[in-house]
Amino acid sequence: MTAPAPTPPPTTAPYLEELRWRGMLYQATEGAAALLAQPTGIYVGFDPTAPSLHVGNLIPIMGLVHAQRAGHRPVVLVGGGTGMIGDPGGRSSERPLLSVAEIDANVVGIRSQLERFLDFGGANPARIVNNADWLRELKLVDFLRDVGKHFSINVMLAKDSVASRLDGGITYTEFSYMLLQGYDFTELNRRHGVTVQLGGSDQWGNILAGTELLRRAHDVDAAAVTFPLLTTASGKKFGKSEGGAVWLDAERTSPYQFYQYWVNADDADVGKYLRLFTLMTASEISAAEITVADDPAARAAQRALAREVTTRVHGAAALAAAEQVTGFFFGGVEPSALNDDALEVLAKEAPFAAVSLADVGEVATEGGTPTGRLDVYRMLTASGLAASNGAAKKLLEQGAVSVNKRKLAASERYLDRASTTLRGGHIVLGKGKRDFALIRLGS
RNA sequence: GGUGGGGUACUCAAGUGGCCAACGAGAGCAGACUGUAAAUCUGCCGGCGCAAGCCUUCGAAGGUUCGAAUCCUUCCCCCACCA
Repeated sequence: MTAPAPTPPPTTAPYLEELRWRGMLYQATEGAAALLAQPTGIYVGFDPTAPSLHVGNLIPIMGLVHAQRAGHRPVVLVGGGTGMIGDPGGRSSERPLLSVAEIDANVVGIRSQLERFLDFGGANPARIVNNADWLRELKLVDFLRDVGKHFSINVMLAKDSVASRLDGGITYTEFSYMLLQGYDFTELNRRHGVTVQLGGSDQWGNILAGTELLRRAHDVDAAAVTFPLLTTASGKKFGKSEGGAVWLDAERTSPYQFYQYWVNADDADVGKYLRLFTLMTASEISAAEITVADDPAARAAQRALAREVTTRVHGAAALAAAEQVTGFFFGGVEPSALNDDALEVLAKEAPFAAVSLADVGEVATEGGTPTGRLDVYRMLTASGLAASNGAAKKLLEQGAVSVNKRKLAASERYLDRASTTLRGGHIVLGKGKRDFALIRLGS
């Protein structure tokens, strides 16, 4: 669903120009350019519902990165006070308000990730603030008088975010969300001199609620700038891999998996991604796009993308490891040639399972002694490549399973242990063309 | 509170006593082709099992029946209009 982008207003601010050529500018209020002509405070809100950000958060993050590079002061707002505004239609229960401790822990995690992108020191330092600091203090009557008084129900009902929900129903809580977000904006303005809010294009209405409130209640000029919603060329959800989100936290998504996510970007998307997620210049990106057209099989642009983003998020050492693992899985390296160091890296980066022989060995014995054979099904489930024996069976039948990079025939459910294990009891298990796991066999 | 309409697997959505583990679509997984891409074609897509088959599932709990997602009762939740 590619919504037609409203033509962004002409700008004089370098920051907006940067966003524009990178394809990050969807729309901006008329006064945005004037406000951004001077250094100012710019904020983006994140939900601290998890202790880690994911790649879907990268666009707003990069929006702040560019802001800081342009001399503005980035402010990250975590919605500790608004965290519960979810879908009350869920069958089991309403989403509970996160506890203070959980939010604080999540904020710590998010902050450490943002430090890879933003400078929290220097002349125009980034800040991270929690709206719980003021929302928790808020008195309802005061809120209605000071904030609610400035909002017209008629206007609120006309906002897309509300109008689209009127059919399916919307609770008062969710309806009120834009007031809280507007109030956040006024607090950030008061506390940190923020005059511009960034957000996804779906946030336009909510952001305007804030600029309106600032103008009416405080006679302050403020602006909204939104990013386009990101879709992939093939219509898949951006930022999803193997059913799950791609996280910035190495514990949740290993640097290798993170790297792989970018390497697998569609040809049709890679130029867009380079503009959005790297600091490469326009001419560098143009050059990379030419390589896609000339020699797509080399995936040079995808590799450059993966290298840039992985380095920023995980650092140079992690990138080197990710590339090493990639080289093994997708290059011509013979599994038997692996040395201990390489196995160590594999164990760390690839999905790894340390299992006991009893976990994957064949249960049946012949004449009282174990047969010493390995059960492929159980290796697949133990390593997490298959969710169940049934799934493992189907994979094997479809010819999707490989061991030490050798594709197994459907009949090869049981393997000889001695000839299968590499040094140190390792086995490289593969599912499909690009999904691998390393097993280390205990006794 | 009243009246009417609903709650089906990851999502949307058929099904209204046996042919239902439940049509179809999307998503997902795999195979072929390629380039770790897209598109296309093919297979899979609740769990266990080599298999025959067994087990669990259609908001929840009971009940009717040889047999229930389908009928009855109670309860919970959602929507529309009315109050």
